[in-house]
Amino acid sequence: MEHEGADLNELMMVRRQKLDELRQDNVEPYGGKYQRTHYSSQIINEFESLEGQQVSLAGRLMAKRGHGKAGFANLQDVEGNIQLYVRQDQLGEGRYNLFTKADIGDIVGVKGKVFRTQKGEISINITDFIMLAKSLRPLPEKWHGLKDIELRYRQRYVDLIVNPDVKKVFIARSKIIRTIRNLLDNKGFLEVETPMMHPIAGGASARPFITYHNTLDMNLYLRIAPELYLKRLLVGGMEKVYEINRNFRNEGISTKHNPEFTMLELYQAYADYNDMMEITEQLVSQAAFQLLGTMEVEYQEEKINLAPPWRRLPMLEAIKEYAKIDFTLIQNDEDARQAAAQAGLKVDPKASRGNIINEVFEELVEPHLIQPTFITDYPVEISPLAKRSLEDSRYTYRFELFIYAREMANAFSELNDPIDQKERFKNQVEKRASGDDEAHMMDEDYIRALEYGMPPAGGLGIGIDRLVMLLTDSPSIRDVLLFPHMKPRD
RNA sequence: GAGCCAUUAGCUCAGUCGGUAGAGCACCUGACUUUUAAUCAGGGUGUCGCUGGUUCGAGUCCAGCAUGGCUCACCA
Repeated sequence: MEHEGADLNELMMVRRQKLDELRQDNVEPYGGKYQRTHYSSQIINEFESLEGQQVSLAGRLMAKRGHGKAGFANLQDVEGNIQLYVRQDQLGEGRYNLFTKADIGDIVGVKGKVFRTQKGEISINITDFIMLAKSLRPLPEKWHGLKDIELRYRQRYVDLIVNPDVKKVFIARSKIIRTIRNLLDNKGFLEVETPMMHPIAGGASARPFITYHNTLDMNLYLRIAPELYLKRLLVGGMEKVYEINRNFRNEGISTKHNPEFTMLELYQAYADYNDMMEITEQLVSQAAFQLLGTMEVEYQEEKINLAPPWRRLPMLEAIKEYAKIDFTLIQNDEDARQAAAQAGLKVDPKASRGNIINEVFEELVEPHLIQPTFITDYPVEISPLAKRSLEDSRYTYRFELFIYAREMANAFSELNDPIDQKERFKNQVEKRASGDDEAHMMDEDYIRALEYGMPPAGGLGIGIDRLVMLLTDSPSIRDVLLFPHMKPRD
């Protein structure tokens, strides 16, 4: 068989030669179904009862130590790693030869007896050895592994082979999401799926990705949030719904932002934002407890106590506490701008009091919110889908949860007044017209749905990736995404 | 989008003052029947990210570009 040599280094050429030799010897290097009886961890955990028994395993060869007419190797399967002991006088010359020619990285099937070596290591004394997939590329070094961060993300398959801790993060991710699903299912929530391609990008303030449908001859937006669809389901009589799925936002990439990320959104009819705080506390603290067996977690050297209840702090009180500005004494836009400027912030001369309050909060308060804190009562200007406070119509029944100074959840009592909602959309459309491409678009059908009557409801969104970061002590969102977005190379 | 830093063998990394490109692992040949970063003897892998410039001479100095990391901006 011919192999293109131009872009192959010596190591890859050697492996292709071995591949040819296998075929010449009538050994198929890419096998089929393999019947295994045990996993590596099972043999180690149940050694007492398995000692002396015949077992069959499959996995990747990760190390080889030859000793002439015998040798050792390590086999890695999904559960872990186990040592193989191989002897020519047991395997026969042919199969022993197959073993000595096998490379680190090859996927093999083995049969043999469970035993313990003189040095005490539980091992398999091999009586049969077959090739299941010849590996044509050398793996990274056994001692240092794959460290190059770029390569780890671009070639996650290699990262997963050689860095066992990586897999643990994704097992944790799965467990966290499973805990959330179980909790919500047990509370009677229905998991639903709503469109990922939207004719109108709604439900959040964000720049969308635009795509094109050929036969409909129209632009579509990848969704920035499922919110408006889920609330249409409340109108339709689904009283408790949730969706865990991807959102897409055409914005910057950072250690906390990936263009596609996973959100939990849930809506509960006849509830309000106080109920959402309780659910948030349950979901996050239980996710931690089920994963780690404790609600006290350590994130980047910071001890964080997730045991409920968490502090609830109205935004104005938070600003008074951390920024020493009392916005209850500041009633107009001009005074608000002055106060912010005095505090050293750059101020948009057109910013309203509500925008300024949010600005001051983000700049001067957020960095202090390390322990879980619900910040409540957001200004209506920045909350176009939230119900107005009955006590003061300039604010809304909304909260955001902060942990480690990061926004982890956003929730509110849902605005179900179609006339107010239409006004809010109109204000957003004006902002759009004056250049704010993150302002919401008008969604007439959503207004129509509200006009039929939407029950009062609480709604909640939790950023799953950020929750997984917190609970796995991962510094970057890329560490909790199997395939984080990367620019193509060349 | 901006600033700083990085890019050398398959992997992990050295490379001094600008003067013939280095190590360990992996790999190849040989020895070795309980090793485990196996050991011992021998072998040497390369578009020094890319493109230009300065220079007798550039991995090294300069400029631009690419990719990545961190910080900031935007955001969740």
